[in-house]
Amino acid sequence: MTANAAPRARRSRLPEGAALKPSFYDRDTEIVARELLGAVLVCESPDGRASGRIVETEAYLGPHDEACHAVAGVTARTKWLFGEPGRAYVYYIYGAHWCFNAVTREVGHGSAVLVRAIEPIDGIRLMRGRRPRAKRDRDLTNGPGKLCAALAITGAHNGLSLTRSSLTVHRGSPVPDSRVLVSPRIGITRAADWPMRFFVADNPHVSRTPSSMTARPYAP
DNA sequence: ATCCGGATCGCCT
DNA sequence: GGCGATCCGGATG
Repeated sequence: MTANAAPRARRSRLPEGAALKPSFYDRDTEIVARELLGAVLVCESPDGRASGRIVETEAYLGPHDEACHAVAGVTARTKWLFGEPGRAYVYYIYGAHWCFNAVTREVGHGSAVLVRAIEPIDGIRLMRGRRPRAKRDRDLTNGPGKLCAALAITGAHNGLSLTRSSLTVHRGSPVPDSRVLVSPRIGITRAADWPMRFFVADNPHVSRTPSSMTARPYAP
């Protein structure tokens, strides 16, 4: 055995590139939602690292958007939604699930991007342990509550900097406009027809493909 | 593949 | 007191 035979268990692959800076998020929320497609969401926990490529997002524009939590104003729940761009807004819903958002625009605006689906990259074994009911790999992260469970994102991450914390977003490989589709948002009752959902065409990890009538190509 | 109901609880009215 | 930016399992076509 040689002197430095101790195996390095960690393959340090960094396919995700640099973490996105706050200035990335301090822009129109629809633009941020669209450009987050292809970015990589990473969550480090004591158990290890779990990450995935973002393939589906929704824009929530602020108090003038009736579907956005910002309609309630600044409350205990929405405190971080009205905070600095580039931080996490994590909320609890239906007494069961966490949902992860990236805050956009300037402080006090109350807008964010909901990440609805990712394509697993690292930590699939961890994800399986955290979501034992998932039958296929794609069921691990094809929904906003599912991906939070798979990455172990909880209210403990609320307000964390996505540039420098245990929960980060990195510039991945950009998705060309020709691969992006737009549709109404899912699961809401107000402003239900606004085309604010962005997803990668034909990607099997998207939460669900709406009836083809409701999705259109992305036209900047 | 699609539809439907139940679970479950923190937050706001 | 009522309502979700959801998930899951079971029934149905």
